Amino acid sequence: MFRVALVDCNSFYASCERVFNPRLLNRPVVVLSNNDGCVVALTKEAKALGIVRGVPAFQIRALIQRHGVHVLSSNYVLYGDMSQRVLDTLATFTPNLEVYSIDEAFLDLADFADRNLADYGRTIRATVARWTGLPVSVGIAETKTLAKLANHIAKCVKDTGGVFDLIAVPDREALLGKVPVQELWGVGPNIARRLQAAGVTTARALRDADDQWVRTQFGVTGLKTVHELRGISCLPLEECPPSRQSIAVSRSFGRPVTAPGDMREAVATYVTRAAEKLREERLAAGALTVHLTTNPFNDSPQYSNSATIELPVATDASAELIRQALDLLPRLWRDGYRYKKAGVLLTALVPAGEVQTGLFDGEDRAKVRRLSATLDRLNAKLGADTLRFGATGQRQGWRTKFAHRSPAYTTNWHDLPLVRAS
DNA sequence: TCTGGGGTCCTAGGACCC
DNA sequence: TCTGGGGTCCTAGGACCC
Repeated sequence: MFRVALVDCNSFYASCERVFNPRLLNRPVVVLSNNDGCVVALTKEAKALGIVRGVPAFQIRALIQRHGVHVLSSNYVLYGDMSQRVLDTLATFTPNLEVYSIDEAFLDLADFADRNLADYGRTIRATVARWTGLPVSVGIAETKTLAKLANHIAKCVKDTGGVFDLIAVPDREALLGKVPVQELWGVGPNIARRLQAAGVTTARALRDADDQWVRTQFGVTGLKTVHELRGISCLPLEECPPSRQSIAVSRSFGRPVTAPGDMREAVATYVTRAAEKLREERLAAGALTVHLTTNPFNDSPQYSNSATIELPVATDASAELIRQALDLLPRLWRDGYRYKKAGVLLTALVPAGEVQTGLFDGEDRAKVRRLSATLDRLNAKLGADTLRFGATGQRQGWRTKFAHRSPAYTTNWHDLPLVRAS
């Protein structure tokens, strides 16, 4: 019998900040997206003020002032490191787990079915809190969709203590009848609207919906959700993530870009980062797409475009990818626009060791490989971007802004928090 | 003034083939 | 008057997730 726990960190980014800055405890805290644009994480104290995830920062400026809300820029290095600590902790509880996102994982508890699973969940929660300082919620059920739902209840209902075992609930009918359909995993705003219009407003109503109707209205994805609600597992635990299909790097600019030179710097910078990701995962890219766009929220003239090049031989070399990307740019660039964002997308990914070589390939691949290895080694040792390509520019006035970024508490010796005895 | 980024899966429709 | 049927592949767009 399938038994699965979803362990999910509460307000993950904000909680990471709290671990190293106790002044944030019991206070409203928001963490902003790149460029300090939108709220992407917030504590329950911030939610109580009416702030919601996704709202632009400038729209809540007065609220922030009035209530002394603590505002932080995203610190992905910190969150990535804390995420790994949580996963290392969870791995001590079961060998079979699926890392679902930066702040959550599904744990296979099939082999623990003879235990009290809620007790086990409480042990997991207490251990993560002690070893990492982070609060988590645990939801337990027969399928992933139901575990998500159980987790939602663990988070929202106070007397659960952060752990909820749906299997042990005596009256599941009543419970599912109280869960709004839009809270379910796999039901987004669009599907929720259509379900409500059809009179399906609760998890229970969706579970009991007609299969044929669901299939024609919401496809196989919708039908899987319905079956999962009935306790029939359709979404297996993915312990070995399938190899990925694409690598993307895109950023909004700190200020509008109007000069081609700035755009070239930005695109070269994003390609560099994408190429680093490629090499970290020992992949090579067979195609590269560049896109750029103006600001859709402005009423200024709008323009966006993208172009793709298929590479003759798949590569992971920064220099070659930068050259290819910059060659695409003149096709995309139009004078007279205020560009807001650009990005690169690497696709047709293959393992770096299985690249199909080209008969007429002019590159000295062995030499390029040595260059990449040296580059990566130096930057790993001396800090990111210590050595970089001239095409990425010197002043980088377009760079994304992070005005409120916390220190790299766990990944930089100079930022190590100090505890003083007073 | 100021509105994120990175993914996946599914489906419909067109191109193309025999 | 009257113009097949079935299959694959690719792509764009929509939906979802965090």
